[in-house]
Amino acid sequence: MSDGRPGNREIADAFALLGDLLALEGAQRHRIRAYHRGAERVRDATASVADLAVAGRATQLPDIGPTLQAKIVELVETGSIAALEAAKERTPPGLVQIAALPGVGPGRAMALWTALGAGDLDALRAAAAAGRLTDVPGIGPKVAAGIAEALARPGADPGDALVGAGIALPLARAFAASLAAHPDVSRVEIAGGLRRGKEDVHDVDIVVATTAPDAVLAHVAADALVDRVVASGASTIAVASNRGVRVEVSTGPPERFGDLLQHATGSAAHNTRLRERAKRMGVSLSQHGWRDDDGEGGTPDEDGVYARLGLRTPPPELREDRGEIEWAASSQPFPRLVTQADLVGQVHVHTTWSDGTESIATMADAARARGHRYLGISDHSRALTLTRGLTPDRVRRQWDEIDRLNAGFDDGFRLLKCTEMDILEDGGLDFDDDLLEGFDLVIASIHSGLAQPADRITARLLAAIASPHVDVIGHPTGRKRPARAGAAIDIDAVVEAAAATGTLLEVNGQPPRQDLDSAMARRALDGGVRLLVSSDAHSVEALGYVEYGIRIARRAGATAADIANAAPWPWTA
DNA sequence: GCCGTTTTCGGCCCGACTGTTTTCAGTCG
Repeated sequence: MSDGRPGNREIADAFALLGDLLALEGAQRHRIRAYHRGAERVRDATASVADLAVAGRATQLPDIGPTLQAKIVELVETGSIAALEAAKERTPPGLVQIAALPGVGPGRAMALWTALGAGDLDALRAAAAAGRLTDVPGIGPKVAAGIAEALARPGADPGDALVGAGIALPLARAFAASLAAHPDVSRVEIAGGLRRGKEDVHDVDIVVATTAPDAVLAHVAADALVDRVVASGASTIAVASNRGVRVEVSTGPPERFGDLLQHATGSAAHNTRLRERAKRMGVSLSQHGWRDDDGEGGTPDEDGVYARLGLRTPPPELREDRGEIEWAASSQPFPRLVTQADLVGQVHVHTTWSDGTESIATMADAARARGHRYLGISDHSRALTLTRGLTPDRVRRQWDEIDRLNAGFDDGFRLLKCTEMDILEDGGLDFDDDLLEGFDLVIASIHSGLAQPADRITARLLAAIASPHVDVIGHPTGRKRPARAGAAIDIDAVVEAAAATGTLLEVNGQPPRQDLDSAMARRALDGGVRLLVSSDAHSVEALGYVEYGIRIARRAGATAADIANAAPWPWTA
């Protein structure tokens, strides 16, 4: 990160806002999209786009042309973008929040402004309380009620609630199982963001192959998991589940299931690129199949959709319009992303020695039953008294128990002496070097002082990485949702240091953590850092949380070679 | 505003659904 220049997020936010304001003004929609695409491209970039722009090289990024580059340079040199400031003068920026309300949008937001003078959420709230919303042309009682409801909800992002994969995925599987049991259903797949491995999603998308959509949709509406029907049509239904999560089920004929699955998997940006490419080839593409001058058709399997366009099928986790379509068109095959089956063992689990619920022997049996060849026992260290963290004395007694148990395994399975050692508030380590020497593997994690400023947290991580005894940084940002957002650590500095020392960064699969997330994990891999995929299990069942870690690793583009515990023990550096 | 199997201009993905209309605009994904 360079000296005081605007960061990628600041640039992206500016372009996104300018796009939103232009949309309110009714500007040409392709111009609006150009700003929004540019914003996303900058947001995704790993290098400083401000630096690139000053060097005249930002236009090498897709979607960044001379105009956007000039505006980035202007932001660097003057601290603002004149076109954005002018747009803010013409159109109240508060309208952007109004346009983001569910069922509103740029058109209705502008109508509310011109008819009622409601330029921000507070003004809109007053107008709603006065019953004036239906005075606006194009707004009837239903839309007015929807707006009033959204305004009454507490929280800053009405209608934009995210749900973690730890909740959404089991729910999706329950719906999918119920659908699979229906006699008129021949295939069911979970699609959408969940299929793409996202750690948080807005809703659950499920696609179904059937020749009797009416019966299937009625079955969904009557499901015990359903609270109410939100929307329904001839081929799709959207329901609110009793967990509060929106679930959307789309149906299509079996012979065109591939088209439906591809469409519903997305992402929206990926699909748009794909259809633009198709159109250049003279093919119109939709969830129903393809159409060209000679006729129309469809494909039962997703591969057929891509093959028709001369493309390899990208792994769903990579379908985010980050260059995967160009990759799919090249001679270079996609990597084989890591799977759960690649994991040879786990090294971050807890037992009754600290705050786990099972003995070492029970966890070992469960790990062997999962096919693991090793299990690292990593109970907490002494500073974490709340979890009965181990003193050096208890550590040595735990080692004795591990030695005894290891002597009893006749199949080559091995328990490893590990620790999840606290990084103290001053950046010091909770155990002395001579004790650390005796562990097979040391995970260093932050559990206290999480309210410190991000640069202090980052400094503590860097201090731990610098220790020759620390092998892994555990759950690097410390997030544990919904209670705690992660620290805004300087991930670039952490990655650089970890790469220099060969320290691993953990992808903690425990659903409230999912830490690192996929964006940071991608940066780690780009920076030459390998990852540890963990369950952080405190019980037998929780060993399965590695699944969520694997999802994140895949979304980051990781192969088995990038994952430390996809290799047998002992690991080679 | 960006970009190229349409290559420096003329295009720019596609459809479902809802509510407000009275044939369609707006929103959403």
